[in-house]
Amino acid sequence: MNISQAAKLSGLPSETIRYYEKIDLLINVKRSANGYRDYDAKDVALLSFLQHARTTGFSLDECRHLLDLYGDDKRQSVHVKQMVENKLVDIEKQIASLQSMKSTLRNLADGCRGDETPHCHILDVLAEPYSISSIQKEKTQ
Amino acid sequence: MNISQAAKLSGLPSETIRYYEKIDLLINVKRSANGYRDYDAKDVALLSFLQHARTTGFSLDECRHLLDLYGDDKRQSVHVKQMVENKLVDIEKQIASLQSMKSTLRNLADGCRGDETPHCHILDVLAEPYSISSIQKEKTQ
DNA sequence: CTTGACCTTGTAGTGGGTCTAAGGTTTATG
DNA sequence: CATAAACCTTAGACCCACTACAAGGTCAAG
Repeated sequence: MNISQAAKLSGLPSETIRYYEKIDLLINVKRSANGYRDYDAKDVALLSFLQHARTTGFSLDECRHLLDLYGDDKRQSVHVKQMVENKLVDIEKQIASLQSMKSTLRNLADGCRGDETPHCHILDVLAEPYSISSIQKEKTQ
Repeated sequence: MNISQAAKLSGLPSETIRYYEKIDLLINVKRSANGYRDYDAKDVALLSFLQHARTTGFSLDECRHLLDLYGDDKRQSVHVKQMVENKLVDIEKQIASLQSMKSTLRNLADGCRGDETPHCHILDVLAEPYSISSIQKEKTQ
């Protein structure tokens, strides 16, 4: 099957599939007589694997590692599970960081009347120095 | 004050401050006789502004827009507030996306025994095709 | 007078693609 | 059989938001 069919089946754009081959995430891709890339069901499984791993938050380097495990029949499932658990911790940190941004933004919005006048508490707060300790150092300017 | 002092006060690395100048996010930066950049309290306010806006999730283009509003004494605070409200929606979408990843990862991890054997449900699930509809198309290969 | 801590510039690299240009191939239609 | 549309190929530029590095200039302390 051609690349666009593999793209449909895997959920990855053709450009991304070519890119993955270029960075050696996919190797030994067959070619038809006309020079077109030729994919089979196993290739689609690998592509789907990458698509799923990427959309669940794994970096391309982590995907490389996961693919190694996928292709290794002597792997230990504990190693795969550990990667997933580590990624969970990572994702939870990202969520916490976004929730912190969210509450900051909520406070900013609530402190602004949002009318046609120029006075805006949001801008005042954003322009405040970095921290108390830095305000103290600022005096020595 | 030199760049490293401005960096300390604003919370931005010196390299980032130079970069912001290069992309015209900061303009009219003064220079001392020796050619060093020379910052005053107003500059530090702008830098702090950028630091805060960035850590609350605004892109550099959005920061540019916010700085325009900051420097416009005829602005309407409703425009600033609207940017913050839009960013809140954006952040909430990002949180939802991460929470979806998190639950997928949790399900994957829970479905894997995590022992020394090679059998691993995580890898099986990751290698599944993209969707039911694509599985049906796959038959036409 | 040298050492080390600053500062300057320009350039290249990062991750993970996305897009474009310039061409070759295949398929459908008239 | 011609031709147009829809594929495919490659190399290379571009995106964001930095970050690192090289090669050099400046400055304060000992």
